[in-house]
Amino acid sequence: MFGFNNISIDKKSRFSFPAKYRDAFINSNENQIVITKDPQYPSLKVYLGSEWDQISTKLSSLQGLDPIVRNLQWTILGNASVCDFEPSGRMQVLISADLKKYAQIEEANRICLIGMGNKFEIWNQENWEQRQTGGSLATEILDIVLPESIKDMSF
Amino acid sequence: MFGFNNISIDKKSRFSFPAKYRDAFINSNENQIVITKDPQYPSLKVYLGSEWDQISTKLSSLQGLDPIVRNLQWTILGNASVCDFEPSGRMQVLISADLKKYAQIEEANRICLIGMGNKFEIWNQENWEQRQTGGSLATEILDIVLPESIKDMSF
DNA sequence: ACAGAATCCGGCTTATAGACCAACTCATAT
DNA sequence: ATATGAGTTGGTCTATAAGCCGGATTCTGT
Repeated sequence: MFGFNNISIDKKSRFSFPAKYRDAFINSNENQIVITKDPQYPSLKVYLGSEWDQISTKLSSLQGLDPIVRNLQWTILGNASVCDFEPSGRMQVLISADLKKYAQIEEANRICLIGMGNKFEIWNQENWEQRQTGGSLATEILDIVLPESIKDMSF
Repeated sequence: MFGFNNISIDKKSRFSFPAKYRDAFINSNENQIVITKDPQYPSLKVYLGSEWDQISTKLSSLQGLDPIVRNLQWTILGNASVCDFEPSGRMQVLISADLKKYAQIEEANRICLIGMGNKFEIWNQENWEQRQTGGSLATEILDIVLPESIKDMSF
């Protein structure tokens, strides 16, 4: 579940997971994934079902009167899309128009899928390269001061 | 698992581990290695499977909203490539175009593989020599201020 | 100089990504 | 109620890339 992949999305905004991750999905009995917005950068996060259960449970239980927490709830929970996933099959995922817009991949026919161990990120190639070479993005959100309640969470 | 090796990479960007390390791999039941970017210098890191499990688990559990942590996650986890050894016992490793570029070995047909005990490093020969003689590299990243959460980690 | 081992090289095989197409569903309008 | 068309889903095919393997070449130690 690691590493960089440049993959295509078809006209219907579908992409398929690289086959090299298949065994990991099967071994961990994952049959759904969740795709949602990244709160920090114009990119998307893809969680395994089990990972998502933990994150969403924890995040939704937090005190929403804190504006930072509420923003995270909106962004992460409010845009999540659950997708049934058959690891023995083609492992295809649909990206909604709204998520494509957020990640600035409306016009693109290729995306970058980055394996981060327990999750994946989806980036527009230019944004990704700029970020990796130390450049900053117009839309990034810097210096979030995290409330104590989420210091131990990893999104 | 120590020492300096100057070895060749072929047209398909593969290299094979010096045979002198083979017994050590077999004895420790390692059947895969992971190759990824070094966060500090234009070079690559090669971890044994078991070592990688520890590092990646710890690193992916950290709070990704911290920009330094997220950069390390991107660099180390997001560029990792897992590689199984050949059934015949030969230990061949493919270096992706992206990793070659990062380590500045795009045009090279030889690399330096440095055994560091529990991991290896891969360098472009000129960079390695310059670094060993105290010279500085144009692209190195100095003085990372590490957050408390990763002070005890060794990459 | 020779023998054995390690390394390098390139062809062959297999698996996969990506594109194309067919079928089905659903919505709308007549 | 039926026909039309758009949107969605799933299947199949093919070029490409990854994995596997054997032989040629180079290296090392005696």
